[in-house]
Amino acid sequence: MEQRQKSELTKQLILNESFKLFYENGFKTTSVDKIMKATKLTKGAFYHHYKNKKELGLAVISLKLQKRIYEGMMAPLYEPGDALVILKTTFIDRLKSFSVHEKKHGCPMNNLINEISDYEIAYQIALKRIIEEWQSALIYLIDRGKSENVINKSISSKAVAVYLISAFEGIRGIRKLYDNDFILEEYISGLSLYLNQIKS
Amino acid sequence: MEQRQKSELTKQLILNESFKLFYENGFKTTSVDKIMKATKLTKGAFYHHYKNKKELGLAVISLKLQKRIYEGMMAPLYEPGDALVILKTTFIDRLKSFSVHEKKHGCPMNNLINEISDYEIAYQIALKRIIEEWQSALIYLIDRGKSENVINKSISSKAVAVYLISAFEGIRGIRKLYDNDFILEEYISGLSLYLNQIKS
DNA sequence: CACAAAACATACTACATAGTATTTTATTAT
DNA sequence: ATAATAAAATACTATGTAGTATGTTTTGTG
Repeated sequence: MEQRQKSELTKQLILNESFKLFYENGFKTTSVDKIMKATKLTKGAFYHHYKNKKELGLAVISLKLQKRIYEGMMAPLYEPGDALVILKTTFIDRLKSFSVHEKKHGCPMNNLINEISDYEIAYQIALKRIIEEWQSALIYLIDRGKSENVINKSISSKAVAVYLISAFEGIRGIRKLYDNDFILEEYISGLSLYLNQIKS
Repeated sequence: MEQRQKSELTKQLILNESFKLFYENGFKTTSVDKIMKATKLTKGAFYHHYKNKKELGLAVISLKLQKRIYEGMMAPLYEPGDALVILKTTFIDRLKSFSVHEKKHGCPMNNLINEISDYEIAYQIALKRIIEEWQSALIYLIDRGKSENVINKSISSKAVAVYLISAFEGIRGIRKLYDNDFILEEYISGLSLYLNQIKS
């Protein structure tokens, strides 16, 4: 195989296995050894492609995590249609689309925020970037809703965006404590109530 | 010193230092060695009082964590007064009362939920107990608000309780990414909006 | 006071960990 | 083809880890 292509492939393989293991078992307790066992390559390959575990962590955040949140939570916000309906369906549909595995392990971003964000500024910055991009996407949609007279102009778009994100990340954590979806139903009901009341 | 008293004191000392270290550095990366270095005792003392690290973890959750959440977030809900005002002040005042240290490290319960709840059922159960107690306290207050015609009778008390808890835990995590309180201000604004709309 | 038991200390084992040094194998350029 | 370089493997170091085994000291009891 061509060298550049091969190199890129290995980096991606490491990235994918890392993301999976970080998600399932946490960042700190996932060792480089475990990751490389999953890739069926060796430590030599790892340290050839990544400077250290921290660099890998940052790559996972800015490449894998960012993409995941973008596709699931941001892209739908830029679609055409009634802003309020989009808001509602994005949050609710996303939640309903999660597999058992994803419900059990929560939000990979929220897990990292709570596990490692307060012990390395670099992780903080990388994770913050995703949160702010998400916030912006929400604000864009809410503002559009206002200008189209679907959403109450007197509410603060940013406040609503922050509150929506907080509740979503919060419930993703809390759901980890259960092995059924009852708590998600309550969340959805609470969310609907909230959204009904920012109508114009 | 009397033996029983001495034993209880050491257990408490270990519990306090553990809580502090788990909170600051996470559960998995806090070793028994580090804890015992903090207590200025030795490993022998630890394994005399606790069977293993898991038992300690469970003790920290059901003793230290439960107490913290109860005092900060539940006890105020049982005070007399306008239910809606109590709801608002409890969430907002608590948030405003946090030290820089507590803002930096987030909610100790939420940290544990996201770090370890999906890798040991015992932790899951212990943490769930606290969440459900908190939920009950909120439902009690919201129901009281309804019966006193302060809160809209048509809303679901449980849904509101779940949504409030989710958003609170969520923002405690997100705040860890920042070194200022702007995001908290947005959260408070979003929360106020929410509470204004469950009025009767 | 003796001796039993609890509280704690010391010394250890076996294994996991991040990262390095060195070697082997595959790819590319001349 | 061969020399150079990239990709990956192997072998290693130094340190951290949970837990155990066995001591020593302190406290309680007949």
